[in-house]
Amino acid sequence: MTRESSDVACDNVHSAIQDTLYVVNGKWKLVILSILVNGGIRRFGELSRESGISPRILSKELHELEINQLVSRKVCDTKPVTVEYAATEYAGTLKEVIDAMVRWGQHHRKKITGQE
Amino acid sequence: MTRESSDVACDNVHSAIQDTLYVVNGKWKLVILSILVNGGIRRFGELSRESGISPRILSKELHELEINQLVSRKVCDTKPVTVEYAATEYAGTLKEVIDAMVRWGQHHRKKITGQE
DNA sequence: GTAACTAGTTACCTTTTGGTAATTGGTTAC
DNA sequence: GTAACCAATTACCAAAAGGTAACTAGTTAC
Repeated sequence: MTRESSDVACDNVHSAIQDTLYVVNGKWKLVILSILVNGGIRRFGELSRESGISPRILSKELHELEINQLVSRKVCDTKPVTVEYAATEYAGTLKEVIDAMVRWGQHHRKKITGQE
Repeated sequence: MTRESSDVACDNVHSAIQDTLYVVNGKWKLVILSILVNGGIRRFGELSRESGISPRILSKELHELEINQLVSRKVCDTKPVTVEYAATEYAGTLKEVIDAMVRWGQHHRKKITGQE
């Protein structure tokens, strides 16, 4: 591989990672997505309790995920009104990333707790 | 799957993702790791130029990666002194995560630029 | 001495992130 | 009317993240 093509390839790799980080940035987005991608539909309150995210943050994160077409929001005609959040089909393409991070986290925890 | 085992599994998944995020948090760590894991050894200045990270931030990030045993630092007896950074063997276990994020970023960019 | 190269460090600042607590607004049950 | 449930939203605050510019310190070449 020539030096030039290597540089270009590297640049693609860097910006690709940064593009991904831009969409799933922060402490909570991948946690929310893992719940919805692997666990299916959740209501707002369920998500908040299950993840431990406060309503303010959860609302903001869900909105951002919705903008990026990773989460769908459905208002249900119940009394009182409930809202269902679900991973979109497109969010399914993130499953590889989510699963890789889950596996590595489990692996890392074993390493750390085994050592200390 | 029972409700209880599902909850436990979910909790493991959430904390596994958070464990991973704790180690590779921020805007730059995965970018640095992708350079070192896929591209081999780099000196401080090379890394800074190649990634576009300012010395202050790069120094901080490398230090944190070193603490988590993902990066090794080797001072070379050259004039002037140079320092070589390399991904550790342990960092290789993150390759799955890095590659998944690179692939998704490329996929996502195609989707976005294709649509708009 | 001066410039240039290496690898950082320091001071300073702005922006972003994330958190708590209280509140809104609509509906139902008592 | 009052309490309770749902889904947020608002105001306020603290900490972290990240950036720029200038500077340190050691060595070499001129």
